[in-house]
Amino acid sequence: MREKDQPSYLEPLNPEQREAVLHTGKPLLILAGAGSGKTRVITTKIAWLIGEQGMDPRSILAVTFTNKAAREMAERARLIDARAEGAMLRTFHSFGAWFLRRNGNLAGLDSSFVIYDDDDVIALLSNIMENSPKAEVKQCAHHISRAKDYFLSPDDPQLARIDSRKKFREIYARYEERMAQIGNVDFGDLIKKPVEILRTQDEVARRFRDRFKVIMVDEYQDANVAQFQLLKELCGDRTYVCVVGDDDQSIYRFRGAEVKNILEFPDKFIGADIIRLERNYRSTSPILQVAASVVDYNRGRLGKTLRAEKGDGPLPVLVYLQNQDDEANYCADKIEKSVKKKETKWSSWAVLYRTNAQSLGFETLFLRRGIPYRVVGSLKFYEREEIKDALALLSLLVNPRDEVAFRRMINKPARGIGPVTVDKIIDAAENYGGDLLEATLNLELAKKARNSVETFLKLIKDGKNLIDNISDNEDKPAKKKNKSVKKRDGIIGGEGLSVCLTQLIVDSGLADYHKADDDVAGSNRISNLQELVNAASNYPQSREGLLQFLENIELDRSMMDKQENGDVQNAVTLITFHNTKGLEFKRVIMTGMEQGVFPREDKKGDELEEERRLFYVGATRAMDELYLTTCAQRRMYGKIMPSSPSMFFREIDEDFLQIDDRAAGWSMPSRSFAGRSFNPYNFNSGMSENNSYTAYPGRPAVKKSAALINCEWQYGQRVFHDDHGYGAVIDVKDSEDGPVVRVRFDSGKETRFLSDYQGRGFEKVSDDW
DNA sequence: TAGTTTTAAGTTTTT
DNA sequence: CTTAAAACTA
Repeated sequence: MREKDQPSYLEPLNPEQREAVLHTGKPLLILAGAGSGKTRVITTKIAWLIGEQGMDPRSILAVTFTNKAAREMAERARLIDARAEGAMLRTFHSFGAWFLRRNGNLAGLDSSFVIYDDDDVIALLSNIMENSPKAEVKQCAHHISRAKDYFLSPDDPQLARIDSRKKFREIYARYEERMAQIGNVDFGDLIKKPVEILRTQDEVARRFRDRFKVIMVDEYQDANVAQFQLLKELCGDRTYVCVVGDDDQSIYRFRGAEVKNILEFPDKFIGADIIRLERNYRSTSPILQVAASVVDYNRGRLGKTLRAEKGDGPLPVLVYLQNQDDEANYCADKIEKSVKKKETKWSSWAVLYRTNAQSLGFETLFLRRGIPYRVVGSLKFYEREEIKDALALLSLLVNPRDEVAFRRMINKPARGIGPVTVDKIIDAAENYGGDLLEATLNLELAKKARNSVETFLKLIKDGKNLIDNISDNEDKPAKKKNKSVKKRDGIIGGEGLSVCLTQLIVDSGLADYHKADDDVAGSNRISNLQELVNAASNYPQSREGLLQFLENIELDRSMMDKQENGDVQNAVTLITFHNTKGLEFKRVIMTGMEQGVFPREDKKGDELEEERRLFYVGATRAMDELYLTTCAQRRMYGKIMPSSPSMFFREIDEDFLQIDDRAAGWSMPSRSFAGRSFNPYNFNSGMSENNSYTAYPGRPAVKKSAALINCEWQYGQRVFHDDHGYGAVIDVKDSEDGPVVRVRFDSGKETRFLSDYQGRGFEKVSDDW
């Protein structure tokens, strides 16, 4: 079958990969296991379509979920064929933003909209829901965002699936109304609005279907319903669709990802072919074995077997430790030793954790011990007060209707403008097309308030003039004085947009305001602002530059990632499990492998399955060595709590792991272990009774029978019994009569049932959705 | 009103 | 332990 005139870049591909690259004509689903070379397939396919099929690069659209993935894809495709530069490689959201900047006017959206992040949404909602506690506001925000993930509008009957209160429907409707008045969008709108436009504007739909002849989607398992709709709308009869995904790596259910999308792809795209990539080139076989053991416990999966092309290697190591300080020290020791011995470099290592909060301990210790590291994707920078302040000022330059930004900055630093005045302005804005600045300008105010307000208006006007390149006192455009790098109040302005930003920060008084905090609290607010200014200098000082800057900040939170200690190129990676998707490291340490932390204690049913997939994702990042650490106690809210090893260890055959017991500083008086002192399957007997996952003292891992795996009763399933009330399945075991289900009821009582007992006063209760 | 002190509450995961 | 909300004082 091999033809002589095939391009050389096809040669390194295995038969399945090659088949996927050369496939044409019908929709294609590529089921690509971890490390099976899917990025290579996509990038090669792009090059092949351009080079061999004569496809115009501009007619190719490839969508990913993260900017990192999009960038990597673009880079690798370009390496194969430089013409790939012209293809559109974007995240779903950045594609949506691009679409809306051009076509949003058809949905009443001005092209200079700003994207609201979750905090902005909450701020807006708390104005709508005036007297509600913050927690309720947050929940509504969450539900609204979820609704948009599922493409549900306020009037959709299906909305009840998310939040059945009529109150929610009203709030959602009012939120949409306010958002339309303001003229901004939230994350969900970036997907939902384009679909609405494509559905109602035939001419636009035709244009897009005509332009994109090939559409590829990476990480398809993480697409939500709205994103699926978008894909559908973009596809015409002749569009070639190719999606790549792995149901075992679906880890974004909580934000609306539908594994169903991948399971049902062949139904939704009729005649689709499926190609499986099951050869793993990344990890050694013991690593894959451990990863697969856990995810095998899931029921709702297509099922696949990864083969390790790399072959054998050292067993993953399970490390039992005393507490999180020991954990950090263990990591530091392990990493440092390997680098000192010249086995590897810092950058071969990654430390994984479940929650961002866990990074702190590693950061402080690594800093002290001089281990270079970088933290990936912690959002903290943008959550900082001073950063949000500066960004709010910038937003107002572009959109004078931005209520959230206006409320935030009109009286900051304090200018004597209270909530009463602010509300008055906002009410009055209705008469000025929502323009808050115009309203402020024209509204009658007390003398004191008027003075304060004028300073603010002047500030914004000066900023706008810089952006629009208008000189204040002359009629001709101001000439650029880019080289003037002057320092004002500790902020050094540079080129481009940073000139404007510096002026805003200084003239608004923000610089002084935050400087004061630095002085008393020893914070780094000025230097954070400086960093923002530095980032801004890469953008032109124009409306477009400013919009681009704001958009990138909202959509690409990794933009401001900085190395915390040492050199970026060669540093240990500190990262959440979620953020590791698509990455690989020679050596990986999965930390905090404790019940309640990972999996989180409230996980059950489908959500527990998602935790297993997250475990799978984390473990399959490792190429050569994998370590898993678990602590006997962990500090939470400043209190020391006992903890027990993750239930995942019970799902792994004992022989698949090597136990490292040297690291534990064994001086814990209150604990005693039966048998081997470091048996990982010995669970902390001191666990509190209120944790329903913990009643497994000393039970070894057992291989599950087929009957058990297929049993409709699974760990964590909520049940109801006529006599005993509500409860949860806490164990399923084999017996001669079939699987036996053990249930612990909320009353504390435990009972066992044969699994076919259902229908006799014993029934499943669905998880609240 | 602004700025302080006291008290309560809370930690997923992300575009 | 850290942060946000509530309560309090000048």
